[in-house]
Amino acid sequence: MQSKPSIKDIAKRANVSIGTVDRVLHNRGQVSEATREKVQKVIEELNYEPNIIARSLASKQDFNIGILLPRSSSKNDYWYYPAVGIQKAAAEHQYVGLNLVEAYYDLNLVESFQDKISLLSEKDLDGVITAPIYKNELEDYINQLENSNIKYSLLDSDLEDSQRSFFVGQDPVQSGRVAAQLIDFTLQKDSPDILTLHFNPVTQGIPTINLREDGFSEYFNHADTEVKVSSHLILYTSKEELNSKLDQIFTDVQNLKAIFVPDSKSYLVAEYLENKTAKDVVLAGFDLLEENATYLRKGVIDFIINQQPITQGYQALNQLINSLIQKKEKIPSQNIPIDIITSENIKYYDGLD
Amino acid sequence: MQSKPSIKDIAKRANVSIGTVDRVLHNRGQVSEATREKVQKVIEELNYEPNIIARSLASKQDFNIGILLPRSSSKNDYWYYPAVGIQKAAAEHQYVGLNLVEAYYDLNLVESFQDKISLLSEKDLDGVITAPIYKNELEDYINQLENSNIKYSLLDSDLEDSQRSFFVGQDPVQSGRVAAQLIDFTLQKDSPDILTLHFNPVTQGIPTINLREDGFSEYFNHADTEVKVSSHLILYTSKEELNSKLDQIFTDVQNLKAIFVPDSKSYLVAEYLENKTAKDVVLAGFDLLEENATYLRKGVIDFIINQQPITQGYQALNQLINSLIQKKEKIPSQNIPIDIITSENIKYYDGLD
DNA sequence: TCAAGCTCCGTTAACGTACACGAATGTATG
DNA sequence: CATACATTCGTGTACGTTAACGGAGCTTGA
Repeated sequence: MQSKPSIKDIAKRANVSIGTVDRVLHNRGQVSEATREKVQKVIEELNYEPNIIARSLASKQDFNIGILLPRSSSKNDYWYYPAVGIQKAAAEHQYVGLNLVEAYYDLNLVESFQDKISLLSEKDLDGVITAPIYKNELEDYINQLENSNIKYSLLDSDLEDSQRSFFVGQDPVQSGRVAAQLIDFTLQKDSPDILTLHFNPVTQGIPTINLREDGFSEYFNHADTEVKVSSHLILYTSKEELNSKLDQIFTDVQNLKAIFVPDSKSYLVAEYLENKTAKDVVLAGFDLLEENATYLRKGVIDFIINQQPITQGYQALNQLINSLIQKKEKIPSQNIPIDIITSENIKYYDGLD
Repeated sequence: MQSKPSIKDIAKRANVSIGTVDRVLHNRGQVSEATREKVQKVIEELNYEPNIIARSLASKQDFNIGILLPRSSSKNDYWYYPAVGIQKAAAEHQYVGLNLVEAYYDLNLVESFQDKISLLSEKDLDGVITAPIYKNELEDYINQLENSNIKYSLLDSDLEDSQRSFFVGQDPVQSGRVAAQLIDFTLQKDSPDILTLHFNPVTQGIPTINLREDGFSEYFNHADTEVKVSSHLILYTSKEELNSKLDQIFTDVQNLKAIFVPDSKSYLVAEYLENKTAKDVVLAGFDLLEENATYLRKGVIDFIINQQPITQGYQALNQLINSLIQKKEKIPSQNIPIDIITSENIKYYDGLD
């Protein structure tokens, strides 16, 4: 019952000191090619793996990690949750000497985003966690990071051609298909109308929302059911404007059976529906924000697709630290499951994530 | 920027040696009441928390943990999965000196269960993970464990009056309600028939299955929809017998719209339905076993409720170790979310858990 | 030829905790 | 009063790793 070999074992086997073994392990030079090979061979023979416990005890290194995400103080805002997960992961790694440089910007102001970027640029960072929301503005910074060999991970949505070391997020097309399937389960064969309503200003150009809609349409194109799907972007500055726009849209459809909200604002539609007592319309949306959860419990919203935002934040920081610390689990990305939440199973998701 | 206080800091502040601090921390005696109080006060002042990294490095302790669960080598068996999670957790704790005493018994033989119990009784264990399947036979062993102050955690289903240190599992009543709700979404107002079919011999008396059925009925008792639910326990020794019993049941119902399988054997019904080409019946079951997954992808099974069996095993061992190691997260139980799986979202659950 | 500068490598002190050992007291017993 | 013994406490080593330090041996150039 021999336990795992330590660098001491390797040193003994290779007739060198532990210092030499350490230099070989970390490619720190100062070792002749001959002994390097000798030691390397023993390392492979004994199948040595470093004891990460001892490593983090001994290591004097500390890491500065920048967090470049939208600011949020409300549980009714999606970006509140990834931050929670990041804090959780940070707490678990308190012994590796972790230093978060938190740069939370205003989602509605590009200037705020740019300010935070220049703030982070000044710092000497080892890693960055961000999300590709302002794609163009982010691109320059990402190039900068790549030139300085600073690792960064992406949340929520991916950048195909980037060198990001890790991505956590949900497959948006597939999540749209799931929403479609759930609605499809409830439909009858009377050529129903379906509305797709979203509320995110196009200027932000978040591709996730569009991809969800793509998945949604794609599903019904190949489904048996014959449905009419019409899509509307609703921009408003007051409750009155919102209501009148919705009124307009609702009078235009004949046989409305379901509404799909591909962004996280389904509570807006729920609020409207609740007043109209149009309860027989199926409503499906995204994200377990506080108001969404309320309407889900009431039965106004029927389905919410959750993307485990807390877990996303948690994983992003976790993986970044692991790769910095060489504990590398080398998984390049993680697809978050497409959780289906109803009034009956919300109890064990809410908050728990 | 002061970092967390160590026992050295405490020793200095209290004018004692680190040895004394250590004795106070572990109630190891050999300390006069006066200095004990003095040290204790400093500990609380500085809000000292032990460095678990250093602890597990220094600790020579090793733990023997018994695993008393049904044996399984097939991915088509529920109990295959918790074992995977246990192995995963064990791998992560390789540095605390973990020694698993694995006692996997034959689910169909009480004798096998009893054999394994007597096997474990001989060992000097620090903890046990098991599941209350053979309740009566387990009771004696549990008493024995409690008398010897050996911690144990329960998987899958709880024992109310026990001293278990931890429970991981799903709320079975609520999961039955979720299945009912999903089926309800698909129903129309034509007073449909619903079948509940289960295949577990009563002799094993697993309460989980019955509680799921309770939840299922409860939902429809309070729902708007008027449905007729009839329940059948199907015992069979050959495929022919199974088919003829199902034939019998199916001819007896008028307006069959949905089938609920509260155990993990929904693939049996799916197989039957596939041959009968009775595709318009909604089928809902439990557990993402390999065959269930296959029929879910094909669209024969419509809904599977997953109970994250891998996570269950993982958490059970994790929490047990933490409580043994004094890292105690003192959460007495963990309710696993009631995951709803369809053909469209299975992709990111399967295997991943 | 010898100091200066390499390269290569061994030694050593941390990191924070656990625990054995033994020294310094105090107390009881003859 | 000497001895035995118990109580209380400090010291030292270990866990596996990191990384600074410095020594030995070699090469180089004046």
